[in-house]
Amino acid sequence: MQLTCLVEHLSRYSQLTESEVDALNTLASGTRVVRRGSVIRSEHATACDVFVIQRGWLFCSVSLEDGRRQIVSFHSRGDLMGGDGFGFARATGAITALTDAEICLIDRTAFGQLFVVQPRVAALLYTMLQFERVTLTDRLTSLGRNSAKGRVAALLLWVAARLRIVDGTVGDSFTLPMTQEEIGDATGLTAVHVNRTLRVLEQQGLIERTRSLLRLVDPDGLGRVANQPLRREGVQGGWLPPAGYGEFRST
Amino acid sequence: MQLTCLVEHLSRYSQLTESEVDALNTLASGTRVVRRGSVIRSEHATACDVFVIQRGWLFCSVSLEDGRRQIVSFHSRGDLMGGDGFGFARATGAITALTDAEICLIDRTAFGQLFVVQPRVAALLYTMLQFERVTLTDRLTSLGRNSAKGRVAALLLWVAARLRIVDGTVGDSFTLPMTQEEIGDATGLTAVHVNRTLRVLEQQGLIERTRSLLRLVDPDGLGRVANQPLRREGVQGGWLPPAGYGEFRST
DNA sequence: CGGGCGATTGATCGTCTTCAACTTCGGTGG
DNA sequence: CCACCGAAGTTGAAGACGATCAATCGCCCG
Repeated sequence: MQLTCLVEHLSRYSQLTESEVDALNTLASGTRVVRRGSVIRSEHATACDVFVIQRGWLFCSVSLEDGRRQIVSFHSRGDLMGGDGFGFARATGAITALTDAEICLIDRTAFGQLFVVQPRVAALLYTMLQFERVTLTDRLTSLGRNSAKGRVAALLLWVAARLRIVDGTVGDSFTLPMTQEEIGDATGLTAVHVNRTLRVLEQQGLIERTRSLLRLVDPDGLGRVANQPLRREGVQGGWLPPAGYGEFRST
Repeated sequence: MQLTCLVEHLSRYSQLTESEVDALNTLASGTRVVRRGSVIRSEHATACDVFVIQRGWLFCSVSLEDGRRQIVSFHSRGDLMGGDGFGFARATGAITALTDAEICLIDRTAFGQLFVVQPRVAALLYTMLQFERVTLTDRLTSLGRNSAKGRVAALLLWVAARLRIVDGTVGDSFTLPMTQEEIGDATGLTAVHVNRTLRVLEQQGLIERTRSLLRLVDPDGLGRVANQPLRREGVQGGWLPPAGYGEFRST
């Protein structure tokens, strides 16, 4: 079975050897298609497979007693999800399909074996998790210190950047995969206020909206409003162990 | 050289073999003592060692153009810091000493080799990073959906829990390691409002303050205000690779 | 054509910020 | 030993920003 979505993702950061690709492919244990809105893993599920997104968008959210929720992260092609299951008996949040999507399930034990067989890939996965952690710190900063305008602008820019990683041809116009309510749940605002904020951004000539299409008219200005640090991800030399160990060991 | 702080920390989650402990000890490349307020790594440093906290508290923060800042995380004994250096050429935030502290420096290359030599330890480190990620999502939820009261209560409870992990004898009374301004920077509030919020919590009989000592009078009530999910960390069986591989391989 | 979800708009209210002054505490030097 | 100093904590008043409640519109889909 193939696990092209993960192979493709890791390859962005370091060229993989043939044996590393083979090892990654052995992880796949099936695929699953999900419809927009369907809950892939409920918030207090007691066990769940790890999986990689093949196509579409998912989000991870936490619910409060009063019914409100916080969307903690959005994910798309190549993202590894469900990793909290390694360290918690219960899920730490719900995983829901933001759009129709397809996921590749991963065998948990095989994932553990990967650390033995392909230490360099394990180190890459560790680095990917660092990326995710930093994304969270940036969103935390946005929620803690930014106005509504800044928070929404940061989210729009983040989505654009994420779309471009998967598909290099994406320009400044694209369809936002989330509703205004979902933007609100992610930015800690109400749907009503997200609406007003988008309007303000539009009136200031920063964005344009036609139907469901969004255009970033002035990305730089938007960036100034978003107040987010620019980060350039890239595995740093001098820490990844050398490739090739996997050749000599069997699972 | 010894790296007891990290060994002790990992041992909380899984018994380490002798060879695993040895491998961890080879990571240490020196210690450093820092005074309260000193910046261990500036925000845009271009390279920095990884290190483990031996004693005291540190925090990680991001600054905005206008001079305000967001404290992204607090750390104490056993925490591995500087891991963003694996995936970013520039630091993703400043690391500052909250109290006088002592840190153990770790050799970067040796850390990478650890993935080869001790895959099970690498998997443990991966799990620790998952813990850290989940801590961030919980703080994100707190900032996004909680009132000032809830945010401050959550922080107080988190500090208490963290103190107890390191020192099991800590009860409901302890000295808060951070100032009200620092609490504000962490919760996305102003120092002024943190002050009023603490007063409210006190008037409602949830906490007591005498000098710099804080007492959690009603931890359950505080928990209800904090609105945070209870999480029980613990490495899940069935994913860690077996111990012992390190015996047969040299660095 | 009807139903429903998502988007939109207005009015009012509450929370938190801002600015400014003042106090308390711990430390340091005369 | 006391005077002074700076950092942290405390308090008040006014105002901004976003929440809340409620109503309406528009569009997609069955």
